[in-house]
Amino acid sequence: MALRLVTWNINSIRQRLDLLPRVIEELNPDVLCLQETKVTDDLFPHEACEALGFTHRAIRGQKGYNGVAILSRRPLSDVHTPDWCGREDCRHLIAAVDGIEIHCVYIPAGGDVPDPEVNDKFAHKLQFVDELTEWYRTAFSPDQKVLVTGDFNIAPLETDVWSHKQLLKVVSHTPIEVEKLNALQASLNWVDGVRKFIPPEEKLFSWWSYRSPDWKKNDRGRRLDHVWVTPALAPSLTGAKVLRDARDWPQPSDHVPVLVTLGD
DNA sequence: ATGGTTGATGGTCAA
Repeated sequence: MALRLVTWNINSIRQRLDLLPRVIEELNPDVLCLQETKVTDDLFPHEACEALGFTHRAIRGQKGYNGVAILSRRPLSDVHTPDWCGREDCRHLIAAVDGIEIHCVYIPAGGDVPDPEVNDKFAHKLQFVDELTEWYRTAFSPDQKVLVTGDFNIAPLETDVWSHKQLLKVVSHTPIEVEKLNALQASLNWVDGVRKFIPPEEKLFSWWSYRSPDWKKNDRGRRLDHVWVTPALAPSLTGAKVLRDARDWPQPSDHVPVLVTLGD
């Protein structure tokens, strides 16, 4: 049975509840992985999600910042929540669906200054990716059916940003971040489920800053949201779509939903 | 070199 999986940095689930039905109408996900839910577990809008058909939910939130959730039409099992960098900051949530282990991850944004010596947030980001890399390398095998998705806050390809040259010193596209993301991808030979269908030569973005008065005018976006699968799952990938239109919806998130389909 | 916007917060901060 086919699986439709969507990842979306929702930037506050409570501010975005009215947009959830539109995502569902456009993409019809069986599994919805959310980042930046920005809500504690006791305040999570379970009823609204239930009413939309997501009867199975794994959540992990905190006050004010971060927070991840996996909403599903099919049963979830083996829910767990790894921590990285010695923090419990609600950035990683795992649940299994249809024999696939799904990892919903929110990698730290990293602040403004791309120097770990002077910017603790950038140091945290790099360490987070390093720890994740080592964990995947040692605790998993490419033979396992695993999918990792979320807001990675790194745009690895030149075509994943509006200007490669102008973003080389901008956090999200610096060489050290791209190098570390590539190492993470190599940890299990992860296959980029989106670039399998939308060629790497083609510019593709999933985020546009709120700070631009008109996001479409210059189209200064970045592809920060990703869906990767292990080689064991790669043959079952059947399609991908970035819902660019969602950036134009009323009171949008700065990220748009990204869909990957598996199976027929 | 700086500002621009949004969300949660509530003596701002993260993105």
